[in-house]
Amino acid sequence: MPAETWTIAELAAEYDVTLRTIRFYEDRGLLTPERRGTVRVYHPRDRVRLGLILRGKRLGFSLDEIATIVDMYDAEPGEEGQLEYLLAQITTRRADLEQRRQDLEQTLQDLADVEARCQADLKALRDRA
Amino acid sequence: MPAETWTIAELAAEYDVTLRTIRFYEDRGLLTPERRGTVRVYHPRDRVRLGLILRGKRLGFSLDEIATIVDMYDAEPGEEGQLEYLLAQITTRRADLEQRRQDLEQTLQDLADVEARCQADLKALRDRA
DNA sequence: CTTGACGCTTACGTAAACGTAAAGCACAGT
DNA sequence: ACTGTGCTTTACGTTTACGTAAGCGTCAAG
Repeated sequence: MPAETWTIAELAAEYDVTLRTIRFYEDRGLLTPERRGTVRVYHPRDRVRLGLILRGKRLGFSLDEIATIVDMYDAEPGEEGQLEYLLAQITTRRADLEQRRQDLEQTLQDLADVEARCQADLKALRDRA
Repeated sequence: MPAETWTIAELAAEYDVTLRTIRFYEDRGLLTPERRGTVRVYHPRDRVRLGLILRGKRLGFSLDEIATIVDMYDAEPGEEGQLEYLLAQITTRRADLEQRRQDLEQTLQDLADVEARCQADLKALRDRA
């Protein structure tokens, strides 16, 4: 099995980001594509990581935060201390995400309220006509 | 009834932001406190808005996006076109938030997976000892 | 009366996350 | 041999969201 690879332009097109962005992520240590000569070659691992990075962005995390998150995903088993550190990180991240979920649901609720008020105003306006 | 008010320092302390931040939000049109002479006086409305702004920030929205969101909350009833515009805005916002929720839940799931793997590795390490 | 404490404006500085040339190599087609 | 297409690096520019003085007004306490 050949194990598919991608060029930087392919990944950029697939995820709808610029080449500059992908290179920037590499600069920040978020991606580490293979080099064939000077050219970047992206493996499935890199592709997955890019997806995770962009998801993190959509959630409003900074690249630094995203770095620690993404690195958790493909951390080697390692020693006991390392594993416990990772578990602690996970707990922190989860707390963060739970907070965001709270905010998110509250906002959705508020939006529903505004919408209801809007509908009511609209109905009142039309009934009067 | 006196209708409570706050100073900029009080709000800053309550929400744990700097005075600079609050003034900056005013500069961007997100807050419009009363002025007594040169001094800013914040009313309940301003306080609520600040809360909404910060919640928006926690969700990763830009201040521009937050502005449109927050302004929806205390929009006047207005005319029909205005109301329909607002409803359209709400639909857009909701789609955005739903996307975020997807991302969020997927991330929480991934985190749970990593945690399980971690726990397993840890157990294997200890059983071997 | 002067010294804080608190507030104000003006304005330059900064970090993050890219955008945008500029200049060059490498290979493919005509 | 030339042109184009795609990739590369280097480096300065830009926007957002503030930080950080600098310098001034004001009111209450010592």
